[in-house]
Amino acid sequence: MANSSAAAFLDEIPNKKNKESCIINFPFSPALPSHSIFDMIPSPPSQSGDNHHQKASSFVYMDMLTTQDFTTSSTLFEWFPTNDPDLQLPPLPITSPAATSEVLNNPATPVSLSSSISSSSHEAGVANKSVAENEDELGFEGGVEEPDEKNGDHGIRLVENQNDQQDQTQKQVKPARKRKNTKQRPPRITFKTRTDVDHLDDGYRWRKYGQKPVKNSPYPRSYYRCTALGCEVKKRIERSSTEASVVLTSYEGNHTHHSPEKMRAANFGMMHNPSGFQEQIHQHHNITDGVGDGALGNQVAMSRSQQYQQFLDQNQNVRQQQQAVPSLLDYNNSFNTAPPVSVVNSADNFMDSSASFRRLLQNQENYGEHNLVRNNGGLLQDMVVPMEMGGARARAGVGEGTSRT
DNA sequence: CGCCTTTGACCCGCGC
DNA sequence: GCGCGGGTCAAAGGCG
Ligand SMILES: [Zn+2]
Repeated sequence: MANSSAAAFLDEIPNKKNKESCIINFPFSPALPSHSIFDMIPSPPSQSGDNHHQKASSFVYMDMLTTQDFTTSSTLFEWFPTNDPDLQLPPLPITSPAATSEVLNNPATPVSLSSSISSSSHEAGVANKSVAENEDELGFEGGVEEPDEKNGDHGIRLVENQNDQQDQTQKQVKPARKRKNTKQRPPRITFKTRTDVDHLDDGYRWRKYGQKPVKNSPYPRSYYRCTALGCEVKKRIERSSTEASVVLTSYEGNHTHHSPEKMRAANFGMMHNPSGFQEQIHQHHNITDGVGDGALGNQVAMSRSQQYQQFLDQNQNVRQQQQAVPSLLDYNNSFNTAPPVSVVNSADNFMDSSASFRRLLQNQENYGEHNLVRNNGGLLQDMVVPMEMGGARARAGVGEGTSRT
């Protein structure tokens, strides 16, 4: 998967819409220097308005076309945020808004990532629209990407938005269907995936609870909720209207349990792993091998120890960094100062990055707003404005079907 | 039979 | 205050 690319977009919540967002592009291409996704993450905002706190979104873009197999069955999303007890940090309340950041804006961002980073937050408003138009589909949350780069297959983009559309408050089921108003919503992470498959397998089971038509798109947006008891993670899936091959998947919340796949992996013998790695490894495995649906099975089949080992080797850098960097914010900061080094060229690298990224997500989720929050400022590359997801009230009749991702 | 999708109605924030 | 639009609820039905 040399060519795979990914972009991440984070959303965070709340308050109002600030419409500021940032996108960073990372070239994932082989040619480019490799960095882990994590690495690529934009620097964090130093803070932005407290006022607004909130909503940042991340967008991850992956080009799966090249590796279709991978996509389909694989769980790409290992990236997902999970709160597994084992692996993760204790769930934090996501309320705090917090940190803001300017980082993105910083010109300084080192990044050799290179890619381009542009920013624009200020103008967001205006920009938004234009962007939005361009990217209808993205309406997701504003993440947008440029076609060109995307095409490039390699390139990762990471975007952070501050605003979000509305908040969704997670609805807590209340007697009268009321939603919580305040919008404390966990950060939302969006993945952009190039694939023919609508619903990528991320290792978790989901139940569809709604579908709405997307404004300028022939494709509807589907809403899913994790079926695990007590787990309120939600995800939205929508196909890009402009690029049929692109699927936008956004996750909200942290899983409070292990994914079925992970569990499986665990069974296989990963036990000796230090806590926390199990999952990653598993993921790693998926990615690398992962082609095909059989991925799980295959993965399992593979020797864990070997993988584990690889994992360790590959990810040393990342891990260290991770440790060092508890929060995204921190991470970013560190990033600014010293760019981490990871390689993304090879599949392995990719893995690496994914692991990193994943961690990032975890952190983000765990710490929520703190981490990502605000970035308004900066943008590195493209700005993404928060778009509105379009949706009309009517429902499209398109069914998607698959439920279990 | 349990799990899941479908889908119209409803909730709710926001802009006008 | 009204309508829009995103997001969610929940009854009904489908499927393995
Ligand atoms: Zn879950």
